[in-house]
Amino acid sequence: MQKQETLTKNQKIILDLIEKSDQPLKAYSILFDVKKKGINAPLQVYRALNKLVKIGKIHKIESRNAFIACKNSKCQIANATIFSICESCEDVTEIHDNKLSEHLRDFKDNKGMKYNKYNLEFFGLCKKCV
Amino acid sequence: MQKQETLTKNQKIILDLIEKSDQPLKAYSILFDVKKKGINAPLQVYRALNKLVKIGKIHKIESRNAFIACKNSKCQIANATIFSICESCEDVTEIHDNKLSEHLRDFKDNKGMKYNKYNLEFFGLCKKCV
DNA sequence: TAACACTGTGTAATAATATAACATAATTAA
DNA sequence: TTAATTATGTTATATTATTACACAGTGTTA
Ligand SMILES: [Zn+2]
Ligand SMILES: [Zn+2]
Ligand SMILES: [Zn+2]
Ligand SMILES: [Zn+2]
Repeated sequence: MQKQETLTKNQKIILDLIEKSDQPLKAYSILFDVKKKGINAPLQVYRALNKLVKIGKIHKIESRNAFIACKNSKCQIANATIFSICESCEDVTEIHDNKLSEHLRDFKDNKGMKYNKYNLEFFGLCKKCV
Repeated sequence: MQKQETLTKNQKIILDLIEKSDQPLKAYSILFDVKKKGINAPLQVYRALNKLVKIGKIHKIESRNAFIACKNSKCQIANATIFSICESCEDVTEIHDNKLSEHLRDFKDNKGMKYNKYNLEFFGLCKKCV
């Protein structure tokens, strides 16, 4: 819980912005938005993003190269993320489904690999776009 | 089954290369390797990659921006991919696990979204790297 | 056969995403 | 209070991917 309190200025600015959006934001769109707050370079954005991902405050939507705030207290601990993505309107929602999460957490492959993280992205059409 | 026969020259060259590798290849490394075969520009590579992804001959490892040949006849039909990725040596393996696949295929969220595809990436340490 | 749609090609330019390298400052731990 | 760690600011550059345009092949269909 401590890491949450110790965010730096840049990290806070960028987390605030991402939390205000219910949809994923891209790094360079974040950069554009925070220029007025004194963040001038891509690297400043990426450094904050990487930190925020690391501590579980945001997630990267890998297939979209975009970042969304975490809405699910559990996945911060489990390093487990599940998203649904509408391929028409690009709406992204974080899913929490205990049964599915457990199934994934308990998954063992036949190679003896030790997992500490997973990311699942479902694609389809949302209700509006069907 | 027909689309498999009708690959074009560029598509064949690039699929051959990817199939010869048991690990994911990146687009610009592919470009480098196929220059001697007359493929000169990134776009030629990306066009072939996109087509090969579309017909299920290869998959994109989203978290790595890399492409690997499909080893699993079923996922071509199901648009369903599961990979394990070692975060130390970057070894990537396509997983086929019927129970897990069924569970994912049958998953219904509470928003009435209609899924036609999913991608799951497990991260951890392989046996060698533990 | 001609018109058309569709898919692919080749090339050049450029956009979008992300990191390296360096000097410095702030924070924490011993 | 030294040392280690983490973050900053800046410039430059690397990596990944697409736009735009002119044209060629293939298959339909009128
Ligand atoms: Zn989350
Ligand atoms: Zn939608
Ligand atoms: Zn496959
Ligand atoms: Zn490994």
